[in-house]
Amino acid sequence: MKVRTRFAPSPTGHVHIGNMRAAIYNWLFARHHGGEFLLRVEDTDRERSTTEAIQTLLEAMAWLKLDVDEEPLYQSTRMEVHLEAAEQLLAKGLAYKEDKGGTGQGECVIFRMPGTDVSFEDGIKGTLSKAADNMQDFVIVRSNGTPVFHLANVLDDIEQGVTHVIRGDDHIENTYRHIALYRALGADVPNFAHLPMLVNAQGKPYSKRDGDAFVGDFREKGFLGDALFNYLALLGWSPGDDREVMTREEMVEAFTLERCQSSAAQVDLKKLTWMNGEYMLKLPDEEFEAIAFGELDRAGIDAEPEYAEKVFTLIRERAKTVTDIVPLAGYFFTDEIVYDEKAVKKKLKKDGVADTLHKAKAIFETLEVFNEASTDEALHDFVETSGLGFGAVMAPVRIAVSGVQSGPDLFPVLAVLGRERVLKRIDRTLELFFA
RNA sequence: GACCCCUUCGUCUAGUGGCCUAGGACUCCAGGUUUUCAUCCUGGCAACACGGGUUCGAGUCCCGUAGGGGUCGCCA
Repeated sequence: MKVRTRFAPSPTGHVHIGNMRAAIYNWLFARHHGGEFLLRVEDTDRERSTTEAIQTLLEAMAWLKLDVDEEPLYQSTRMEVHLEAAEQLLAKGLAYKEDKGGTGQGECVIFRMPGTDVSFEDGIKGTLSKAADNMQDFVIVRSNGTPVFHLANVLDDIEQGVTHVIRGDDHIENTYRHIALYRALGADVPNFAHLPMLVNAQGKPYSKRDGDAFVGDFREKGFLGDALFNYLALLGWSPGDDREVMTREEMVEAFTLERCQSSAAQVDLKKLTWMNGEYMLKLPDEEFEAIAFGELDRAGIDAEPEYAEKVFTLIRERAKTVTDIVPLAGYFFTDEIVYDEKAVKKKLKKDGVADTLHKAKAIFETLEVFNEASTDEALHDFVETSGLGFGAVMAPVRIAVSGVQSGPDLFPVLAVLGRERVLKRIDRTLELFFA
């Protein structure tokens, strides 16, 4: 039988990375087995389900390249089927009506647990079981006539032909009930696998206060979808060897439930950042450029394409995240550079620096051609004849043209900026700090 | 509280009874390379929760204890 897995989120606001990891594992599992990956939108909670939320969900999935094999099933379209099934359970005596707790809310439909122990083979945790005495009947249709999650979820999984239910282990208790429901409904019980939870940097479950746990936030922070996918895939699973940065194909090939961890995993932003840096480095030039232009645009920087591309090649290996780009490249695009206070204090406001800058300017002015090689040679000559150290020459020049004391190699920076900008910036520096 | 689940370096993990004086990665530290920073290279710190068994031999199997988490809704 062909493997079919699904991601069944309720579109109530943002998509949490814990949920998204479950989606990734479902996707990986389906692809590994040459099966199908489906989406079901559990949008029965009308209050909280909005079209914007559904849109956000779809965007997040597209960003992570989680392609689905069939049109999404919207649970809200299935209410009649759910209710019909409840009627049948009622007719067979497998469910009953009652004003639960005598609250006066009216009668709801309650599913009768079979009174036998339930156990199943969990794909990750092994044999799981629960004694009949510890399980109680539960509501499947509210007194207002709407179906409850348990009923709808099981019926829709049957409808979509889901063979493997891979979800968070906060669903374990539900699974015992769901299995009883499948049986009562006369349906095959699918395979279940329960993933451990993801916890925050404090080792605690993510709460509403952890504003950084939504998929969209990671995108905002400059992480690449492929990097987040890879990182999340490795949070709770490993290929069994030392590979960490892996292609989709490698992950699909290596993914098995047996290799999934059964204990909670903690999200480590530092490692995600490292991994993202690896992905940034592997980006084809055109892709990096497209991203970088987008960033400049967002920052309101109007960049001349040819010039900008040269800048990007200089800074790209230093950018660990997308959001690093503008801070790294910003000074190339304005002569009104912002000077780093510490750099100025430490390296610029020193005896002899004004003289050094004047001389450097004179050298740059007289250079026949102004490029990487010529500035390199000229400045090295200057260092030798002046008796100054490299640092005493390079640092002031760098700060004069960029405002900061670190960055790519100085000579390529000078070459890309070009003589005109370099001279103008040295003048401005002289005026601002040594006038 | 009841029931269920979980427990290897700070973090993610390898480990399926001998190959483990426990391996890799991130972080951190030191040194090297470098005009600076980043990269890169080399090295280092750092863990089997605890207690009992079983066994010639236990991180690996069993039991218990402790700690953490989940569930106990007419939410999903």
